[in-house]
Amino acid sequence: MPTITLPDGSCRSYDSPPTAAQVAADIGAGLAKAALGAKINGTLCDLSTRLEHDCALAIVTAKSRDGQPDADGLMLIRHSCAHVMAEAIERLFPGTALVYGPALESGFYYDMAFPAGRAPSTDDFAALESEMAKIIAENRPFTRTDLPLDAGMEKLNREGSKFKIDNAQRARDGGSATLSWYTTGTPGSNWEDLCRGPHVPSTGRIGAFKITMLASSYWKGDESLDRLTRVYGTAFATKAELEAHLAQVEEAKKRDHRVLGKQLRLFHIDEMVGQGLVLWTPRGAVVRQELQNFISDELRVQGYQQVFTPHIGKLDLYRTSGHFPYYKESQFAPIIDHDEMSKLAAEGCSCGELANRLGSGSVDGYLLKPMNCPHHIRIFASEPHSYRDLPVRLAEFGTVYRWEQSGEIGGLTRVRGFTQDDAHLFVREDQVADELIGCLSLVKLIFGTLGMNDYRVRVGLRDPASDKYVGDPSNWDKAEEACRNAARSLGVPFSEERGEAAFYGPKIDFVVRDVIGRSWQLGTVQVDYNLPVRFDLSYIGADNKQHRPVMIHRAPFGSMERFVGVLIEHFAGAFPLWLAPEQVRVLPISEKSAAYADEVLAALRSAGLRATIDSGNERVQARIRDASEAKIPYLAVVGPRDAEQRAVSIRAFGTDANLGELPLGEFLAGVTGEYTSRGHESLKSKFVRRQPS
RNA sequence: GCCACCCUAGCUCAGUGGUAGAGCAAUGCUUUCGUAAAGCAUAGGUCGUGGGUUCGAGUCCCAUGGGUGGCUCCA
Repeated sequence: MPTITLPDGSCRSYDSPPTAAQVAADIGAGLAKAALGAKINGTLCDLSTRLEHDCALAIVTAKSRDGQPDADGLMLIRHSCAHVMAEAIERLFPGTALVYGPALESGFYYDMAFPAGRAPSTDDFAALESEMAKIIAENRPFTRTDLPLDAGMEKLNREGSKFKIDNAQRARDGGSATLSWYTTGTPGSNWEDLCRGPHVPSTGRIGAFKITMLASSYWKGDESLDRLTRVYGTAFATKAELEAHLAQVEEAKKRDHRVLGKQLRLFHIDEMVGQGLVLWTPRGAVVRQELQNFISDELRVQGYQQVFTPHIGKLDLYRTSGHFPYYKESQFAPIIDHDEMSKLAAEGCSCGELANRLGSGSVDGYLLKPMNCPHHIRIFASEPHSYRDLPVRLAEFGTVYRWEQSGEIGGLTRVRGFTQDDAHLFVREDQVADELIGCLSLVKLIFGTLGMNDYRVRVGLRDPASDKYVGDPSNWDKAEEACRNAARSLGVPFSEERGEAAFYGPKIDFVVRDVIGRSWQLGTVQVDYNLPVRFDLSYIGADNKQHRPVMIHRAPFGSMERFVGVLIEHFAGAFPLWLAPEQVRVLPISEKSAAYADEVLAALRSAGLRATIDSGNERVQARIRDASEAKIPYLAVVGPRDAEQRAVSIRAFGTDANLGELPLGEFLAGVTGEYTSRGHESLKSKFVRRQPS
């Protein structure tokens, strides 16, 4: 006699265990028709699941109560659509081995192994989609069959797919008591797939779908295992929702920093210069310089000292730090001087031999620096330090070079040369906690000032099973605890992730998403007990003995390139006044106002503002349009009327109309205030308040 | 590095083996204008690069560079 509790708190009792579908039907015919699945005690299940015991039940439909697509409903639809796609592919591409096909946040994929040379291409999408449409039109039920582990494994061994056998083994290792198959239709006669489920009741419940792309993947994400083909798609309950989603994806592409970067002429990446090497054009350089000024002001307040170091260093420096051996594959190849090169050539040294000798240290060279820390460490070590001097905080906008894989490079977010707003703090152990909090406050200040609230915090810890990490485990424990405590002090949720630490220490990362949903690490703070050991750093303590300092590595922006890339998307290219490459554009109504317009321009420039004039031959309307497309914060339109009153007519970006006239002096003061306060004071808001409407 | 797709004028794109096109931008002229595109004209391309097939290649094939989306990697 199970009692079923519904989300509204009401209960229903049954004499014999009903299925979730029966309960839905008892609640109402409409719900029964709309039902896609069930949530039983919070677990997503098939609608056909029999409710043997008392439980909390929620019927899952395609729409939540707020009218938006329901996340669970979408999950069911997409996972089911992955099956339909797999069936269509197996039909059109015989010999395909299925591997794994989950639902995703915005769609689904299915990994498959195709016979050599028989993989589909994007040209096959239309045929596959029409095959899928047929399966959906047939509206065949998703039928679940459970087999005991032994019988299930036997069936899989008979069928012989190593991928499915592996999936089953993992299910077994995960504690599953049975193995389940889903047939689209009648078991024995229709297509089936080993699957944990759940699914929608029948294929007809998949409303609208689209195959979106092909990619390669590795079995279990391991590049030493089989190369698979991953087919991506997405599905929604209705065609309208699918179209809305696709439109939204198109819309997001318009604020992609690569698109806006070109449109607004913020940066350029040139084939002739090299992949992943960013050329900051004048307008983008302004944004970067303003950000650097902003953080530099704050560093002075916090007692940092600015240093400059070269772009290369001796290879041995990076052998000592560990960077060269640990990241050999992802660095630019070492630079070897002419004499050494001639000598090696005379000896007939092969490339392989050269690599060996560079590794062992019997040949030295120089390395484009992959990190700034070794240089800063040598500055710290260049003079003795008393415990009274600590913390020593050395800051540099340091440019580093990394040999990223070619397929990974793109835009400003993943590049081969980038500038970190880097600093290294050499601290006593008793100072670690306070200094960490100081570093985090910088990151918070940056995110707060720029209005970037949509980030997550990740504490990256070492993976005890990996041999990638250097140093004493007890120091690691201390460092990890320090990071955890500092992260707690932030007052925002954070996740702890094993295996995300740097090789020399744990870290706290700030991660944001770009417009197409990819995550990027921006700010980072890392605790390091190991490099001070490797470089034998010390300071003289109060006891007149030598002590080992602890290092903190931190970069609140992370890399200027990546940060600006994300920032362009955050503002959709419409930078606030203090960052805007062009802050004010003066628009004379006609040549008759040219003299006064020049006067306004000169006044703006002497006030330290980035101002230009557009005295082109176009009508004002056209020039306003140009300026709007350039996303310039303020337009100062001047005509004879303004000249007479020594005023300007203001138009602000984001407002559709002329805000009215303002005396020139007042405008200058307002814009300057907004600039120097980095947006704390806003001329626009003052101005808008003055307007009666 | 792997898989798929893409590369045509400064930009966005059309061009399905038969004489390289459009819009915007640029330049010149006319217009001197009060808040999101005035009019006319001109110029601009060995179709990423190198091979090949063909009577003929922007179009088909091969190689190579670059880009985009995934995978892997990311100090």
